[in-house]
Amino acid sequence: MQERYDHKRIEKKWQKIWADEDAFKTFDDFEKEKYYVLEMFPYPSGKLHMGHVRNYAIGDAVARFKKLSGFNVLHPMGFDAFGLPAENAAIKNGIHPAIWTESNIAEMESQLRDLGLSYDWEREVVTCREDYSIWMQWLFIKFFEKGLAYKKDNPVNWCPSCQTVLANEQVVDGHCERCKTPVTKKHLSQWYLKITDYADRLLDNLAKLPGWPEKVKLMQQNWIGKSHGSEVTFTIEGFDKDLVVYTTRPDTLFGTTFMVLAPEHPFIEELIAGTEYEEAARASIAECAHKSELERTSLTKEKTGVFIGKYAINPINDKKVPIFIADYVMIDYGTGAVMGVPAHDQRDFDYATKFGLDIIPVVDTGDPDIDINNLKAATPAEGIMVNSGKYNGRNNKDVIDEITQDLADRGLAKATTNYKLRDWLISRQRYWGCPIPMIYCEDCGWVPEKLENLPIRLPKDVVFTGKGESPLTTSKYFMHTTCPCCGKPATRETDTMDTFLDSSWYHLRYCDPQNVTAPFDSKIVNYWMNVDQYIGGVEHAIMHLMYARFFGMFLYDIGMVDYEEPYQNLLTQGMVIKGYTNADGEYVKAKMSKSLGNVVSPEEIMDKYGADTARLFILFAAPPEKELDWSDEGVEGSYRFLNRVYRLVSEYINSIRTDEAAGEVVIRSDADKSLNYQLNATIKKVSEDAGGRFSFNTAISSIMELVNEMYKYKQSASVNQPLLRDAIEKMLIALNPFAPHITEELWAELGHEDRIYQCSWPQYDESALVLDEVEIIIQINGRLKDKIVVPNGSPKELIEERANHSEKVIEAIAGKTVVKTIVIPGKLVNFVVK
RNA sequence: GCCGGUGUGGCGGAAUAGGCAGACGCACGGGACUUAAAAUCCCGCGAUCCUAACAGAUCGUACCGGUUCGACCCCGGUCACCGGCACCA
Repeated sequence: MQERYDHKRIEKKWQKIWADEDAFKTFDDFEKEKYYVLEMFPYPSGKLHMGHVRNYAIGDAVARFKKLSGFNVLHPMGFDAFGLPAENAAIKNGIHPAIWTESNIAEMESQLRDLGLSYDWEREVVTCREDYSIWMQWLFIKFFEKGLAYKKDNPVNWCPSCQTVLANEQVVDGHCERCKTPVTKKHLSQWYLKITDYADRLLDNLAKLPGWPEKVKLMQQNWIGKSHGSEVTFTIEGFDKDLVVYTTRPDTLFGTTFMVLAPEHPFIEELIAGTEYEEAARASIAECAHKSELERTSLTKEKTGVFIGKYAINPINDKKVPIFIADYVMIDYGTGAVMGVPAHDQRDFDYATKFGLDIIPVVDTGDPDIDINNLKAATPAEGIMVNSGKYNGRNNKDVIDEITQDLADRGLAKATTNYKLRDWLISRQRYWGCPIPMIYCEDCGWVPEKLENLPIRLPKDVVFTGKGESPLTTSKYFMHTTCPCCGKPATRETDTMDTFLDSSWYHLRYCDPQNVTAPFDSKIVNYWMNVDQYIGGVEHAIMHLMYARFFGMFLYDIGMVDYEEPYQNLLTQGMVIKGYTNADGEYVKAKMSKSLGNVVSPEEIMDKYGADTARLFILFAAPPEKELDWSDEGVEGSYRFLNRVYRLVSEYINSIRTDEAAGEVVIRSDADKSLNYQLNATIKKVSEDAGGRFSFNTAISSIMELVNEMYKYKQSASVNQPLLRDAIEKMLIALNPFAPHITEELWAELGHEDRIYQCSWPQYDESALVLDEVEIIIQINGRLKDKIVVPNGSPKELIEERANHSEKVIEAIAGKTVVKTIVIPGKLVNFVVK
């Protein structure tokens, strides 16, 4: 055995052995209990960063632990390989996106192998390859067939300088990500998926996900934004159509002093045509339309708008109120019209103040600091009704339903529900994405491509200018085709799909990755799904995790899978941060980023210390869901520990690699007993920490304690060889999920023919954890005063008796009265004295 | 503005069920080994006071208060920082 811990040699050696032995190949063994652990697959940007390493170190610890614990573990990896950076590289450097992407994938695969992660590489899924995109297109057609995919004209983000459409992700603080020009709106016809049909299920099912962080569930809940309210019908003086508003506060109807329409409201044209207000109104609407994204979302939120010369009649009291147009009202939420109640809504208050409109309080909060007849701001939610006719004097909460009902009886209101969630816009005017398999025919409209013609392939003869429409429009061959329905000449959709579609079902393809007749076989998927443990960054809390849930429900509805929720348990890992000195000379901590210069590359760490050290440090330094504060000294510490483990084995290799040492363990001395206790306590703790709450930091610290104990044990009079060997072996298995290479190496050095990955997780011996004597703490008034040792299982009376004899206790209670004595066997005695 | 989270030594963190606060690691200090250094091994390491020393005392988990024999943990309030959403009626 080499004396020095040579991480490079050992890690290379074992990575080769695992590959040669197909160590992590997974079989669809339906008889065995399965465990599916999944890490969010990466975008192939070029190289792994520490965030990736953390993600996969956590996932691999779980996978290896579950495999050792006897589960049939599915632990796959792949690449979310469509996306904008590849196309930008093409525009900038003239490299085809496919070539750029595949070369990045090759690089990252090699880095993943260097980390020694236990993936079944035969199940690799790469979303840009045809064997995946064919089924992506197939699934899109399913959505279309079920009426869940539709095309609609809608405003999109437009960069006037690049002359192109931008995805929301490409709009940074209202500016174009590339040229920094303020982004405006433009109308384009776009494909949508009807995720809003699933709003209630997406919301209600959150309750069925106890294994998800509360935080993520709340974020999704807020994003869906379900609210209960009423639609109330106002009439417009001298106009034959009714104006419907949505409100969550029908109790404030009597406080309505104006009405506001969104600039896009369909009534506006008729209301202003030919009036003296027409010109001003048109100017205001045009201004809104030309407002940049930046101005619209600006922090000042200065209210603008105009009076249009018309009045609405409030159905509750027949009062006439002026109608305005203002862009603080959104056309796509509620009805695009809002009743202005300045006394009880801050935005309405701001508007009324600016335009000199009446402010009528209708709910008196009873707060003596607020003069309701001279409000300085809108008042909060609860109080007694005033200025509200027959409802006066009652609590406002109690009249909400009644007012709606009273109006409903006259056909002027109805209770409704609204959502913030919008349908999912999936069209991207991009080349490097999955083609949308739809064809437009003058006669038949939008029809899906025939299944036998899938996949639609991305053409090679395209020009990447970064301008105008989708690059697919520049292909000579792509656009023109024939209608699958009637055979007439027709044109293909040239937009591609949002890459979030690809990542909404990849976990299913891993289950059956080589299927050539379907996206997956339901029987196989139903065995492996759902994902028992999903691990990734919290930045995907809303979009990816909501879209994947939506896909899950859709596939359930069309009978392809027998579950609704894809991810049973979710772990959102924290960021990797590192301290640096900022421009002001302060030492601060922030997420690793090139611009701050606080990046540590995984390659550099793996070269210097090896994958085992990198993984061990990452798992040890912080609990997985918290931020990880990178520390170069901390990495040294983890490396030192692995060296300590290596030396422990190498020092004893000759004495414990014998038949005698491999024999039965007999506990002889107190030192033996103590080591055996520590060993079993460690196994118990690691089993619970690694298996239950993923608290790898404490699991590793307990292994460190055990190793410290073994070093102390070496100094005891007579070393019990079988015991030491047993302890070393179990320690190696327990450490294996966190540092797989070194533990396999030492296992082999001990003379084993098998591998740790083939072993079973060690069981702990309860009887070894039962101590002969236990320490009891003695408190006076809850403060520690003394400790005594009593036989394990001593009754209360004996413990109290012994505690009474403690010299320190006698001294402390001298001259005082013991009012009460609390005895908790095995733990403590507390004397309450006065 | 709305919603959520966090606050423990010089640092990362531990205390899983209300019962010894600070496990484990880092940094630092001392010692052993060495011609020397590195590596390694051993010891110490919250603050203040006291003692020649051993020992001991008091305070201490952001701040103020409460419940309890006993609170980092539960309850009420305050402050700070971080994250998400945001003109959603």
